[in-house]
This record gives sequence, C-alpha cells and structure tokens, in this order.
Amino acid sequence: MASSASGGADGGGRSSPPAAAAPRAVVDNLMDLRERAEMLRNMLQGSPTPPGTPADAAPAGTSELIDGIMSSLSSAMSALDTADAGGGHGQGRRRRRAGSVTGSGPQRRSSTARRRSHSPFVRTVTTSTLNDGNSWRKYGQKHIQDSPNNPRSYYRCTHKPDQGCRATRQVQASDDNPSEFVISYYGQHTCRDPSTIPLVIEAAAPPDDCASLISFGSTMGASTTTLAAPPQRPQAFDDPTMFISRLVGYSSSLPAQDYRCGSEEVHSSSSPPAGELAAAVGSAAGMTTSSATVVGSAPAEYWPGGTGGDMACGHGAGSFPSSPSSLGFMTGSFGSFGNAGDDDMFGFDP
DNA sequence: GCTATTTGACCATC
DNA sequence: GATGGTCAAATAGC
Repeated sequence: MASSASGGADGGGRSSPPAAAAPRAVVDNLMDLRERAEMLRNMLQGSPTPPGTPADAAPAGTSELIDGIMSSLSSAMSALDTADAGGGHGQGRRRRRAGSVTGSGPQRRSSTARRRSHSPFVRTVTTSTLNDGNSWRKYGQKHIQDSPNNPRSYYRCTHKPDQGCRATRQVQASDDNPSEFVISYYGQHTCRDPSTIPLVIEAAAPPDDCASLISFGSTMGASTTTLAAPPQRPQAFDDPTMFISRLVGYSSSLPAQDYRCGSEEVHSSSSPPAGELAAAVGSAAGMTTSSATVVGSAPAEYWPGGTGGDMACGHGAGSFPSSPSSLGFMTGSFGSFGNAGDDDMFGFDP
C-alpha cells in the first residue's frame, strides 16, 4: 500500500549518471593501498623476530593474507583499468523503453522491470542468520531456472518509499546445500536512520586480530573469502551482523553525502527463515558459518561513484568515520581507498 | 487499521 | 520466446 504511492517516483531516477573520474581515482587509491600492503608485508616478514621466535611465529596465515591482498588488488586494478579503457559505465545496456506505458490498457505501473545480466555487487553464502543489520522488505519471489527447487526472494530496502533507497538484495537457497543461502546485494543504501549510528569501533583489538577478514574478489568471478582467526567483536556491536555491516561499510571519504542505512530488524521472509547474512559477517563476528563470497562487478548504474570493482573489508581495530554504512556502501567507499585513514582499512593501525 | 508478505502479471532484457 | 526483476492487488498477521 505504502509502496504504491511512491511507485512512480522511483521509475524516474533509475540510472544516475556515473562519475567519469571515479575509476581512475579508484585505481590510484588501489595502487596506494597495494604499496601499503607491501610495506606491511615487509614489516611483518622482514622485521627482526624476537629471539627464539620460530619462523612461523607470525600470525598464522598472515603471508597468504597479504598475498591475497596483493593479488586481489592487482586484479581489481586490472579490472578497473579494463573497464575504464572500454569506456564502460554500462553504456551497452539498453535503456528501458521510455514511457512505454501503453496509453491504453490497465494502468499497470510505469514499469522498472529489467534483468540483471551483471554480477551482484556483493554476494555471500551463509548458513547463519538472514539479518545483515539492514532493513529489508520482500517484494517478490520467483522460481529461477537455474534452481527450480529454490525460489529466489527479492528484497528491497525498507526505506525505499520514504527515502528512495535503491538497495536491493536477492536471497536464494543454495542448490548444493539447502541450509545455505546465497545472498546477493545490489545497489547502494542511500537511506538514513538516525537511530542507529555507531560512530566508532574501539581500537582495542591486537594486531594479530586484524588478520581475520580481508577479501577481494576477482571482478567478474566469485572469490572465496578467507577467514582466519575469528576476531573479537567490538563491544559496540552486540549484534554481529551490525558489526560487519559497519565494518564492511567502512569508508573514509565517501562523496559528501552521508550514506547510511537503517539497522532495524530485518524483515525476513516467512519462507526461508533459516537465516541469511553473509558468512563473512558471521565469521568476522566470531560465529561459525560457511564460506563467504564477495563479488564485485556492479555496473555503473549501481555505483553512484561510477566504478565497479572488488571489495575489501578489514576487521577490527579501526575508527569508523562518522558515516558508518552498511554492506551496500562498499560501493561508495571503494573509491576512497587510499585516502586519509586508509591505514585503518585492515585494522593495522599502529 | 496498518504493515508486511504472497503471488500473478507485466515488462525489459537476452 | 524465454527468463528474470519488479509491480501491485490480495491476503495475512499484528
């Protein structure tokens, strides 16, 4: 009911003009980030180990972790470069029939139906909870050809009607393991909910704790997130999902806007109540979950910043900016990597 | 009565 | 034409 009133409103601003300069800035920032990661590796590997310290005394998996960072950064930059060179920005996509509203016939919506041929901005696999800290409203369910046994549920941000938030997500039970749910996130939260803004995560976690969650996916494919030692959840978040939502949403220099989304209880569908939420979320919060996958290749239209690319999320000991954001904001925050405060990104803040 | 979910239909895209 | 994403009326739950 409420949605119908605003139904026409969202039809208009479907494709926001991407910022052309964004990809280059992202690449620059990524390069900076890579340099820093390299420095970090040198510090960890080259630094004199205390007497009697075995070679593997360094935090387990640290090396692989850094290698993963480097590798992913490289592929991310490569992907961005490619996209940049190709003059991407989703120009190839056909635009929805302009005003195809048949003058005749039932006044059936102005229609925004379209197909997503691209990958989701973030995809996760989880066996835990569906609660990701954001507020979602289910607007559809459909049986998909790929997995006829597992219908796909469509959710949009609860704040769409009142704030025009375009974030959506799709939840589908895994074919391999019905107890798992594959959640794909699209779009970016532009809604705001003043009631829920954890501003700072305490910087209390020890350095080795920081190696818990860093994930870059290759641009067009899914990559598995490696989750090392479960970190300690910052006290500011009783709900692990909130933790990761803020965590992932870390962004030091989003465009002027104050991106953020509410964190009300998720309105989960009655059908698959078993739970969603990225495994990354659960794992980062010390929960036992399955693997997580992060896929970054949203088209320009889903990236107000005009970039698509891979994601990274760091755990732990960092101070979050005054604009905490949720998963969807990874898009917006991506372009800011390498800017002031990027040291916090992986929690390695000396 | 209000809000969320269900579900069939519509429509864009492939 | 097939498929997938979204709309919106109908329904259910509070």
